[in-house]
Amino acid sequence: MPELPEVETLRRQLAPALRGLRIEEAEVGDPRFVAPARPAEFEARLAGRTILDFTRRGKYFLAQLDNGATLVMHLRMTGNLLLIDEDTPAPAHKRAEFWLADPRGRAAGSLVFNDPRRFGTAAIFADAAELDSYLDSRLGPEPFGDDFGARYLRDHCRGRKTPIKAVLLDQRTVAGIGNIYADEALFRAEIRPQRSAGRLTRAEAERLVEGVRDALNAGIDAKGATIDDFRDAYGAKGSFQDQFLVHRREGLPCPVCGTTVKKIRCAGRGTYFCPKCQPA
DNA sequence: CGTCTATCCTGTGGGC
DNA sequence: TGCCCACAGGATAGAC
Repeated sequence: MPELPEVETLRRQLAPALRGLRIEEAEVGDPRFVAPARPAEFEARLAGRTILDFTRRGKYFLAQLDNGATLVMHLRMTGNLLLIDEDTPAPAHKRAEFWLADPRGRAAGSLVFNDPRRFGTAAIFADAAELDSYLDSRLGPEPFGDDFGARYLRDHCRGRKTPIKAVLLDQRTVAGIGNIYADEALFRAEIRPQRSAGRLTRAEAERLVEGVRDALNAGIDAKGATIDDFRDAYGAKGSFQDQFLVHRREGLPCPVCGTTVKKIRCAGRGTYFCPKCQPA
């Protein structure tokens, strides 16, 4: 599932490739992709626009356009962004395609949004104020930013009985964590996923902030995790799935102590942990 | 407000 | 061998 490291892997490839290119034509094949906008209106707003920059906030991609508008895209479960050239056939589950041209007007391939399960979304925001109000109402701080730390996390969790894993999965706590990196971060922090968020000690909050950052950095270094769908912008798989410490490792030995990794259901998600390293 | 559940969607894999 | 059904989960709407 694409989480911050997978989105960041794509962003690092797409930003230099897309910067300065013009969207000659946008084609929305699946109306759900842009809902509630209408495909024709969406396409018209992008045609002829130049991409100034391609950035990320949480798991959202932000394509900044030359008229002050921003194209926002989210991969959700199985979405993917692929760069292809003119004679490469479009992938099987194409939802939208953006044909690109360089500043001299020469064709420069296309950017394809592929998404078997059709959960992925896109929207256009006319200006920075509109964009910021959308993102800020949904997302907490970036995990590598100064405003995410142990103090913030403890304040955020104070008085809450919800499992700490549910709090990590909530994008308003910290932006970009999903099911894989929540499990990996909690293991690194030696905290059981079901622990009541409000009962975290100061030391645990500090370990968790480090665990989140370490897990995300390891994922970025490995160019993301490919469990089934994720591919980078050129179709290559990530390798972080080969370094999972507990996630998807039910019945296998804990890499630290050898105890058998357990699987439970927590926050409505398949959850993996080491019963010994992550005490109740 | 906080918390939990259902919903969207389809490819995959386990069980019979 | 083939069929059916449960399962996977990011974000959000709605229930309580």
